[in-house]
Amino acid sequence: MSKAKAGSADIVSFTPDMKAGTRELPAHELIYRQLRELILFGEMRPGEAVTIQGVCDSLGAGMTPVREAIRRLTAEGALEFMGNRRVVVPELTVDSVNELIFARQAIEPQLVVRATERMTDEGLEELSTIDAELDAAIAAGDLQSYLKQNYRFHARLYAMAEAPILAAVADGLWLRFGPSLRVVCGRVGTQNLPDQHHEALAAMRAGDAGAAAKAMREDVIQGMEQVRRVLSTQRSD
Amino acid sequence: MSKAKAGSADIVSFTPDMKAGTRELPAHELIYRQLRELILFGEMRPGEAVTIQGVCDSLGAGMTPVREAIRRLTAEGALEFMGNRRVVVPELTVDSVNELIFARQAIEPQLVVRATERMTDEGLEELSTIDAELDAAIAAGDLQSYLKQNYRFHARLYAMAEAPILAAVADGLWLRFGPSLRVVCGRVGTQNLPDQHHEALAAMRAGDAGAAAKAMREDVIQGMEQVRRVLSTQRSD
DNA sequence: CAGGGAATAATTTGATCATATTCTGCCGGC
DNA sequence: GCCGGCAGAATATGATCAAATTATTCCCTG
Repeated sequence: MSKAKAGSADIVSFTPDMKAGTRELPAHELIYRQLRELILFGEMRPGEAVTIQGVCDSLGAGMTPVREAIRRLTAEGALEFMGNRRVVVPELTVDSVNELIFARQAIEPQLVVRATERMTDEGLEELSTIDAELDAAIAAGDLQSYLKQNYRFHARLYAMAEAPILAAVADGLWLRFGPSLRVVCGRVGTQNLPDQHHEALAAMRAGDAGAAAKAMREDVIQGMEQVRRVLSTQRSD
Repeated sequence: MSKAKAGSADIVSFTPDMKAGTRELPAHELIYRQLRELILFGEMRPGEAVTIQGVCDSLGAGMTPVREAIRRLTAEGALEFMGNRRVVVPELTVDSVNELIFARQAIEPQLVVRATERMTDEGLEELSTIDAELDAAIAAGDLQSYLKQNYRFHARLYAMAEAPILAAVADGLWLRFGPSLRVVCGRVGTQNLPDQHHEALAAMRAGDAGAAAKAMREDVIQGMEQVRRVLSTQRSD
């Protein structure tokens, strides 16, 4: 059975001590998360082509895990499968934004209602912490941090709703507009961003699920409207 | 910037017959579709374990395409990744059904509204044809055909809405309850299944988007309520 | 004689497979 | 009853083949 496959058989002996602790997550999972973050926080521009071998090089990974990660991201809508075998970061159109507005305002308030019903003191504290960091990012004009904290705020809220399917849907929607958020925010400036998080937090603290849902709905709509506004003034070059 | 060197469908002066006609899809795409159908129409039971090598054997494919297909389906929620590297067809819980009810009744009426606004005569005819086959399947008690035609009806409708994101979300939801539909229908019998498709078709024919949406909403709710009823009486596990 | 278009050649990239390696769960021996 | 080997399955790599895009060159036309 053993082949006379000459060559690369000896590089394998490079095993420091990975056996002990670092072996927690499979490689494709790590690649997936890294790529997801890159996409979500706008480090890959909309329209940019994503090649398998390019990712292999830049992340220093094998081909199979990268393939799986890309496949997974395309299934989630974070990447788009353009015709032949070209994969790109999707560019938002006005139509897409309209769909996203509808879907988000339909789903997310419900998640907030459920999260409010299940809210704990620790949860409130965690959300407040994130929101404080978000405010700090806005004050500092730190776009990168703003995007991350804003996402974290919503993601934590989804998780607290204990509705895995709805949370997955909402999360998937986020992946679709994440890449363009950076472009939009860069154009609008962090100062003018909507932030209904304080209202939502106050309502959740008071246990008023309806008010929390309303605040979140407005946060969503305002944010997405801003995206739509930028997109519709930005003629395709 | 120019979006297309794409297209130009027919520069086939050389390679006359092979290239133009049979568009050979990549293997992983084929595997994905086959697996998706198997899951969607209940040919894999909820709770059943899906092993890579098992799929390799049963579909006679290599390992890499199967891996990608499975990864994609897990990303869509059609398969579930259970802790260890075990992948199973998810079993619906009452909580999941409640989430699905909410999500579907939030999304699908909007798709129907959009489809109605864009409806053409050919579209109406196509939907009527599918619905007739659906009725025939119900009359014949052909569960397999019922499931397929029912899905086709909805899927075609989604496509006509020209809302790719909403359609993708709705399609993803369908994948989550598809496997359990067969179990439920097997228990309830095809006769008692809800069918608001006639009302929806009539409303679409009349161009009454609101009425069409209402009919679809009732179809969705009735169907999912039936699933919930069966699940909540089925305590045996 | 020069410029443009098309066909071909070459490089780049994607798809698939065979194979090695690791991990998990199980079974038998002590 | 516990520990260690064994088998099966999944992860991951590299090689290899096919397809496509790009670039170059040649020929035709103005």
